[in-house]
Amino acid sequence: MTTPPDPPQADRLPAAQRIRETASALFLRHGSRAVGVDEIVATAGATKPSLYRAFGSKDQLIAAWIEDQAALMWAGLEAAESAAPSDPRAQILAYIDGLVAQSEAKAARGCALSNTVVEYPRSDHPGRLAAVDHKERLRKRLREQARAMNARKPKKLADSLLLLIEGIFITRQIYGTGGPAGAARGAVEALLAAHTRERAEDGETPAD
Amino acid sequence: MTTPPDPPQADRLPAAQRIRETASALFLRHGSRAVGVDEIVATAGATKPSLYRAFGSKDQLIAAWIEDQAALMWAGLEAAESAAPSDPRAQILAYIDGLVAQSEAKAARGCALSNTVVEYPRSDHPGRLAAVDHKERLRKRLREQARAMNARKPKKLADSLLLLIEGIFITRQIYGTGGPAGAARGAVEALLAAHTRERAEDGETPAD
DNA sequence: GGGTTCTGTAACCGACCGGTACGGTCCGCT
DNA sequence: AGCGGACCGTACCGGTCGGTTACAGAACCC
Repeated sequence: MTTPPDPPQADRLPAAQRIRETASALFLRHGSRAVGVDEIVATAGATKPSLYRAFGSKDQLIAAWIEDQAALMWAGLEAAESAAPSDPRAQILAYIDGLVAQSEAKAARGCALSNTVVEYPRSDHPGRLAAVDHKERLRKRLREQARAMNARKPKKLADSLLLLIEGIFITRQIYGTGGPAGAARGAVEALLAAHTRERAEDGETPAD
Repeated sequence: MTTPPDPPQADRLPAAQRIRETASALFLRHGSRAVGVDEIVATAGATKPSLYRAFGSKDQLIAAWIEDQAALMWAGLEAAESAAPSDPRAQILAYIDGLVAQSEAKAARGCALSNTVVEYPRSDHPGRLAAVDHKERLRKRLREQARAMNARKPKKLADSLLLLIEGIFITRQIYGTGGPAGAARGAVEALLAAHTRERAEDGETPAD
C-alpha cells in the first residue's frame, strides 16, 4: 500500500540513467554548483538513494557528467577529422566552424569542462580532474595536427588555436550570441597562414 | 560585560573595508560561490551584521568585488596605453604581455570577471551584470584601438584579440603556468600583421 | 516458488547557508 | 553634563545543503 507502484512502469529507463541525463541537462543550464541533488532527483523522477547507489557522491556524478561531455567533445573533433581526411588544415577549420556554430545556439553555455575547472578551483575535485585530463589530451591532439600540416612551430600553433577555442567558449557566455566568436574563423585562418607560409624570415627556437 | 571591547581598537581599518579586502582575497582564491559569508567575516575579524549593513547582501558584496577587479583591469590597460603613447600596436602588445606575465604568477586564477560570469549563469545576478558591463566596454575599447592602428577590419581584429585574451585567462586555470598563454604574444603579432599588412587581396565586407 | 536485483518511501543527520533582532560601546556635538 | 547617532558584536533564525539509514515492494530469472 505504501507503493503506488510506478504508474506506467514499463519502457522507463533505469533510475541511474535518468539521473545522469537529468543532471547533465541541469548542469549545462545552471552550472553544477548551482544545482542540488534534491533538484536533480526530483526532476528525474527518482530518489536520492538511487543517486547515491549509482554514483556515490555528487562530486562523482559531476565527474561522470564530465566524461559524457568529453565524449561529445571528442566526437566533434573526430567528425571534423573524418570530414576532411588527410587534410589537417581543413580538419582544424571544420572543427572551429563546428564550435562557432554550436556557440550560436540559443542555450549554449560554453564548454562544460572549462566551466567546471572554473567552478572548482581546488585541484582535488574529481570533476575538475577529469576535465583537465581531457583538456590536456586535446592539447596533444592539436599539436599532432599542427605537426601534420608542417607548421613551422607546431606547439605554438596548437597553443594559439587552444587560446582561440577557449575564447570562443567563454565569450559566448559573456557576450551572448553576437559575440567575438564570429571572428574565430578569420583568426584561425590568419594563424594557420602565418605558421605555414613558405620560407618566412624564421629565426626562433626550432623546438616550438 | 558582554563585549570584550576590541583589544587594540585603534589603527584598525573599518569593518566594511576589512570585509571587502578579505572577501576579495577569498573570492580570488576559491571562487565567490565556494566562499560563505561566515568564512569571510571570520577571516576579516568582523561579524555578519557588519557585512550586511555595508553591502546589503552577499550578491552585492560580489558586485562590489567585481567593481574593484574591473578597476584593476582598466588600470592595466591604461598602463599599457601610457607606456606607448600614440602607438596603438605597441599598446596592445604591452597589454597582452602584462596579462601573460600575471598569468604566470603562482596563485593566478584567471579573470575574476569571466569567472563570475561562468559561476553565475543567471543573467540577473548583480556580480554577473557588473562583469558583463565592463567586458562590453573592454570590447569597445579594443575596437577603438584597432581602428586607431588602421586595421583593415577593426571589429574582427578586436574580437580576435578578445578571444585570445579570454583564452589566456581560462587556459591558465586549466593548464597551470606552463599553458598556452606562452603562445599569445606570437598569435597577437600574427593577427596584427594580418590586419595591417598593406594592400592584401582584401575583399570582404568593409564594415568589419 | 525463491532468491536476486532494482527501486521508492520516509525519516533523519550535522553542517552550513544567507539574513536579522537586539543591545551595547564610543564618539562628537551642544 | 547630556544626548543622539555611527558603529559594531552577540545570539539566533529558518531553510537548504550533501549524505545516510532501515525498510518494503516490484520485476526478473532460474
